[in-house]
Amino acid sequence: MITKPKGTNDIKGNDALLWEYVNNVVNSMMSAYNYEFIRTPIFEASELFHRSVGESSDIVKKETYDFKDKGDRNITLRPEGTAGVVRSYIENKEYALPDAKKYYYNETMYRYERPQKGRLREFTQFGVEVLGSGDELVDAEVISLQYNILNALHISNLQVNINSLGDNESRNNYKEALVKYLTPKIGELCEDCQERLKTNPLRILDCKVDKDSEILKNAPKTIDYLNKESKERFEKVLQYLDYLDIDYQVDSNIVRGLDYYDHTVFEIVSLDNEETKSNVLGGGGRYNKLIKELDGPESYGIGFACGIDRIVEVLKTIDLYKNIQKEIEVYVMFVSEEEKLHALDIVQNLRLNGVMTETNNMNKGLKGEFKEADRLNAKLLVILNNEDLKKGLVTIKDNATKEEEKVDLDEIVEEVIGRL
RNA sequence: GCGGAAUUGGUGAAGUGGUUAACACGCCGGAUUGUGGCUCCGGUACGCAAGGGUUCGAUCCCCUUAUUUCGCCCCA
Repeated sequence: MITKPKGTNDIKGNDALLWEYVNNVVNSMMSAYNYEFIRTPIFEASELFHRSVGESSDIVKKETYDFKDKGDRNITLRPEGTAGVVRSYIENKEYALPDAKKYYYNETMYRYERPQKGRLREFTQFGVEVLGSGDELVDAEVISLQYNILNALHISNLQVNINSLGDNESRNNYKEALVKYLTPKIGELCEDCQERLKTNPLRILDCKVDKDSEILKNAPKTIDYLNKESKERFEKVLQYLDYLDIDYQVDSNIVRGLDYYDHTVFEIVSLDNEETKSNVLGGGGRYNKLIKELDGPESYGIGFACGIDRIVEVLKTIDLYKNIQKEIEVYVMFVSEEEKLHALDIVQNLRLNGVMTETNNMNKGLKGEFKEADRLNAKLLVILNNEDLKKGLVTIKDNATKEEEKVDLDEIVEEVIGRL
């Protein structure tokens, strides 16, 4: 038997129902905020991710799906959504437009990792990118949009953890101070951290192994190294979030694993799910440098991404969604071939009038049809029999009250709709 | 990439080195000449993840592989 590749998932049944529901909420919220849907390729030139996500990030170092196509090009399956959107923005010279571009996407991503709960090799993220504006209002809008989507899904106890890495100058000053502080003490930290000191010292801050270490607790904080401009900027963002009533927490250890971030970085968690592993439902940040890094002009960008797979897992724990099930409106029952011909016609008519209709497509007997109708949670049954059909009549039965009535065959659609 | 645990039908699962792999749910059929959901009766794994080995004989022992799951790492 052929089985699904490791770390992939078939989304079906009730999961698919929840999935659809999440998508509907996402789409309508994105539309209310005036974000434009964008679909970029599932694969891109490998170089795009190396230059954007960053050579030192784990994502690029060991987690990408890379291959050579038949033209000997280096191709990578996208591990995240920002790079492709930014590439498109630059390639189409949209930076020349007078307004900021506000994009949202909802796509599968690929990372070659060891699968675990809440971590798959193929997973789906929705997210946004706002390109061309560095206004603090946009930071607040993006964070609040993410927050409000999760809120609209009735995920409780949401909290935004937020930090600022500052501009280049601030970031470099901080990095210098951190390395200076850590170098004499590095022997006391874990092996990975010793490696990180050289490659990506900021990541030492959210090391799980050393998280309780005094060394890290007393380490310099990013916020203390922000220059005046960056600091004012960060304070403004927080002020706007206050106005929007967003529940946030400044957490100086949030640095994020992607190299392209500067200024605002954030992630959103549901405090209900204690296992801190998969409770990070989404994260994001500002990436002003990235556009230039990818051969565009000096510009601005900010975005977030949320994992739908994780969100669906959370929804499953919420009472509201536990009994979610599909219900059809009408089940049309018949037995004989002659009845079947009438059924064909009636079913099509109902469907074309927008009534969710199912019928006996397994050549079942009457008893089997009743059972199937119950399994499908049919609200109404339409029962055909030869004798009545000759008189131009069909039976409509309410599957809840068991009341039934014979109605005119020609008026079946109206009669059904009147009862729904 | 490293370490631990798991893998029996549509589902939940019991089980033993030796004829027909419990039990339950579900599903199918019948009792009920075309109006059911109750009840009763019957059927429902050519097979115990895949491949190989040990053995007179393995679902149960060993090896390999795959997948799942937990932890590390990392992230959504």
